[in-house]
Amino acid sequence: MFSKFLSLEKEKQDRIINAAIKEFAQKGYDKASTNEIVKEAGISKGLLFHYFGNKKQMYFFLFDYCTTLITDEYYLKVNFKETDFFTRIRQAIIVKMEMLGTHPDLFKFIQEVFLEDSPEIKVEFDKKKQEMTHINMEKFYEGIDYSKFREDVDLKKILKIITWTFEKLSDEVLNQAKMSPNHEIDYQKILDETEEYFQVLTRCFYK
Amino acid sequence: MFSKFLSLEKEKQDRIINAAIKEFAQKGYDKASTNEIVKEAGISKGLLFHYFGNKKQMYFFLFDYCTTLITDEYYLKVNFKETDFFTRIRQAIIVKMEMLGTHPDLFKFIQEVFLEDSPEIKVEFDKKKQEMTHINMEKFYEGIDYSKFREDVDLKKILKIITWTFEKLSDEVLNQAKMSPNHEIDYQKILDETEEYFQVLTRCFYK
DNA sequence: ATGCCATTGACCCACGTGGTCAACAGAAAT
DNA sequence: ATTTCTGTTGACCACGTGGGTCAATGGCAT
Repeated sequence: MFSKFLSLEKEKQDRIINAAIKEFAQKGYDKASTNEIVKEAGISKGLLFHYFGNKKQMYFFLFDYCTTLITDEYYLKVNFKETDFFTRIRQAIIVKMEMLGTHPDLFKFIQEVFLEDSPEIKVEFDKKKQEMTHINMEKFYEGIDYSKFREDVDLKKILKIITWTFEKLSDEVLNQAKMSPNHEIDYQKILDETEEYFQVLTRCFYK
Repeated sequence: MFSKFLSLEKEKQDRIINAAIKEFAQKGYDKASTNEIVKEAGISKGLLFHYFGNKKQMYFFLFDYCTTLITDEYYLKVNFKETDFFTRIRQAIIVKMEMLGTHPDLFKFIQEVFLEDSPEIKVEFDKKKQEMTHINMEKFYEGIDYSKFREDVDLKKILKIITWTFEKLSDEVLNQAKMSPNHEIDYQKILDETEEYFQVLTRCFYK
């Protein structure tokens, strides 16, 4: 399907992929412009359609590319023998932050995919998205030792509260970064804050 | 400024306002179409511009309209003598849910305003948004009795965790509703779940 | 010199946009 | 009965942009 594109030199592939991801991440499917993508990638319009056929197929390709990239990296760096829930979360946050540094637009892109509701692509993606979250959830919780948690409250709710807390925390930091003039993310600050919330949550939710 | 519009019969005002809110809520500022708004409102294009001058002014008007509506209702229904943090939150959730029933598109609209980053309106709204959140935060925390919380962990973090939990909870329920075929929101379920999380959080965070 | 394939970018057509304005309806005033 | 005035209409405009095409080019291998 994308053999023509895949047999390109890697540097050019990356240029195109990055340009496309950036554009889709910033504007969403409908408003993303192929003209902008080719301009940013430094190739001609015809070439882009020569490789991907049309806009929709390009979008599909990018989604696959990003998800495999992320999951591969995640599986590589996370130690699944670790049974402590908090340590598991800490690892996930670290991986996420590293990738936020190396592939800044990548997360914004998949986040955008999950918010996307353009009729063009909604139907075909809804299944994909659900499967993906399901698989990730299963993997994430695999082998966790739940015996450390206090038993006088519903465990599932505790797990949700913890997950939500760290999601919101990273949202908040990301938002602060977006507001700041240089758009720089203070990774050390995130790490520090994460540790502080760790302490609160372990003290309150562990036995 | 909008005197012409304001002296209309209320029913017509509402038709126009609702149509406009719906359109902006669904598509965001840029993609929202004045053509769609007039079609939905059952008026002519010229009339809309006769009332509001242009698209941007209409957007401003709607934002003011919505925020005053929400805050008025909130101040009316919330008892500020109540000093318990959880009860305060419960009241806020209830008000929000009631309004979600009576003005379904309203929240989506302001949420959209806060996400909006169209250059056309970004600059002028950033101040407004910040002020608004600041004021609301202050009002919300006014007079709360913090002595009930455990003292071995950082209070501010606890408050954030609690707030985040309920935000994420309502996000989740809203998302489930969007996925379901009839798009109906199960208010009783939200209330029930809210109460369950209440129990967990009070048990873990109160003395 | 020939064939081949990657690559170009001017071009196409369709669409939708915010905004305008001459025309109109009909009630009130003359 | 005629004029005035106000609220209202919707065809119309100028414009930008979009995805997608294709004849033409360039350069490499034969």
